[in-house]
Parts: sequence; structure tokens; C-alpha cells
Amino acid sequence: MFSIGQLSKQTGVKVPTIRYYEQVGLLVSAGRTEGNQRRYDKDGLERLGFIRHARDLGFSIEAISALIDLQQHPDRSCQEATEIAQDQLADVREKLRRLTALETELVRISEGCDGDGSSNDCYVLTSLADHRHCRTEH
Amino acid sequence: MFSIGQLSKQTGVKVPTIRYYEQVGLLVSAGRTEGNQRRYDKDGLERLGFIRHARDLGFSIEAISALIDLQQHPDRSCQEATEIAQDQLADVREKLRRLTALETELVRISEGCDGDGSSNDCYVLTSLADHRHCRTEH
DNA sequence: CTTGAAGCTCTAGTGACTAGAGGTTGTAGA
DNA sequence: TCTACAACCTCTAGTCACTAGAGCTTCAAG
Repeated sequence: MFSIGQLSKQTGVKVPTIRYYEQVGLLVSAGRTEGNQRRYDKDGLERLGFIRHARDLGFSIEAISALIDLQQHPDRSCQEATEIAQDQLADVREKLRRLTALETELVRISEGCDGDGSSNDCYVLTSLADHRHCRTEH
Repeated sequence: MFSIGQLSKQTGVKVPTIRYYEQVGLLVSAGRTEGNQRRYDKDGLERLGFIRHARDLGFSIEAISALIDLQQHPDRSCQEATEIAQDQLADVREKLRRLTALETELVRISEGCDGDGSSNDCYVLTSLADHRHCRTEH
């Protein structure tokens, strides 16, 4: 049996975050000692590991809830799980696309200015003031 | 002179967002009609355009505040503006790095599973349960 | 002069935590 | 067995950048 602090150390999830996950229903309520402190077993450890990993991959709490539901109903097809993962992938790719455009723009903006001179003709500021200078969509 | 709605249309910034920007001090308080409605001039339009563009590029409200300060003190060196832009670029690049790793992982996870079969051996779920399956750091 | 779209302020909600106050419990050492 | 104190508890509020809604007032066209 682990205390919440030990669970935290083993998973790398902060103590208040673990309590938060319980509060929003991601983790089932932990058993308690007589003095009302949470105690976890190996099962709890694994569930939190799953959540941690999914969060690291950018899945939302809502998506993780759905995935945990699926885990607990092994009779259901895993098509749903695959869909959730693919939605997440599409999301990540969209973010990559946007960030790549931003990178291009920021490089252009940063390089135009050597940091000398006064800010009334600063390239960074004039570039931000006028979208028409941009080379990519964003 | 524009109403807040006209300003919104011209810049693509929603009306409540404009009021929010004023509230947090990004936009100086607009002049008002006798009936207490906001009226903007060309200056306000340009300032909001600047904010809009900088937000699109992912700059935080705080960073934009600093940039606007610099605009209003043209005597100060633009080195600070360049630093802010380069910080933002570093930030974007870090996000790109992480998202690229996530993409790799998600492709691997999604492709391992064809959506058939039941979820007790679903590759998506087992992959999420065990970080050791991963090929990249995240 | 009427109507209704557009404006106003204020409060509260979003997601995923994080921080802090103020109190209680568990446990290691004396 | 006692004591000290780290770790635990609950609850509220704050973060960021908005967004939504209630309930009211003003503007402008017909």
C-alpha cells in the first residue's frame, strides 16, 4: 500500500494533481486509513501511470476518461480507442502545421533586426504592426 | 469613429475579446459617447491590429504589453523587442520538438491497431499503459 | 416614435492544474 | 511513551486568454 506521496514519487505526478484527478473522476476514489489518508495499491499505480502517459501524449482528460471506460469494458470493440488516438494525431499534426508557419515568420522577424538602433524603426515592431509583411498564413 | 462592433469586423477580434483587452490594459480605455458606448479611431484600429497579429504568432498578453511599451518609447533600444521575439521563437521550436516526438508515437500507436478485435488486447490501450513501448522521449 | 440590433456591466465558466490557509495524522527518534 | 515535524487532509482562489449569459440601456433605420 502506498501513500499519495509515494504514488507521486513513483509516477512523477504531483500530489495535488493526483487529488485533482480523483476529484474529476479520472481516478476512482482511493481507500482511506482510519485517519482519512489515501492508500493505493498496485492497481492504482498502474491506472495513474496510464493517465500520466496519456497526458504526456497530449490526450485531454475527457479523452482519457473514454479510454479508461474502454479498458474496463473489454467486450467493446477497440475501434473507438483507435478513433480517439487518431483524433489526437490529427490534432497534433494541425498544431505542427501552424507552429511551422509561425517558426518561419518568427525567424524572418527576428533576423530582420540586429538589436541595434532605436525602436521607432525596429523591424520586430513594424513586422508585428503589419500582417502584410508575412510570408505564410497564420 | 468606429463602434466596437465595427472594430471587431475590421480586425477579426471578437467584441468581448476587445473589452477584455481593455480590461487587462492591453488597449487604452476607449473614448465614449454620451450614452457610454466605446468609440475608436484609426489609432485604436492599428493598435488592435498589432495585438491581433502578435497573438496569432503566439505572443502572450504579457509579452505584447512589453512590446507596446517599447513602441511608445522609441528612444529605447529595440534590443528588448528582439529578445522577446527570440524568446517566442525558442518557445515555438521547443513545442515543435515535443510535438514531433508525439506525432511519431501516435503514428506508431494508431497503426498498431486495425480497429478490429476487442479492447482487452487493443494496441492503443496497451501502448498507453506502458511507456516502455515508446520509441521517443516525451 | 417605435423597434430591435448592438451596446453596456457584471458574474461565472472553461481546462488542467497550482498555491495557500489552516487544521490533522503518521512515524521516526529520544 | 512522548514529541517533533513531515506529510497528509479539505477548501477556496488563482492561473491564462478568453467565452457565455443575464439583465439592462442606447443607437439608428424606417
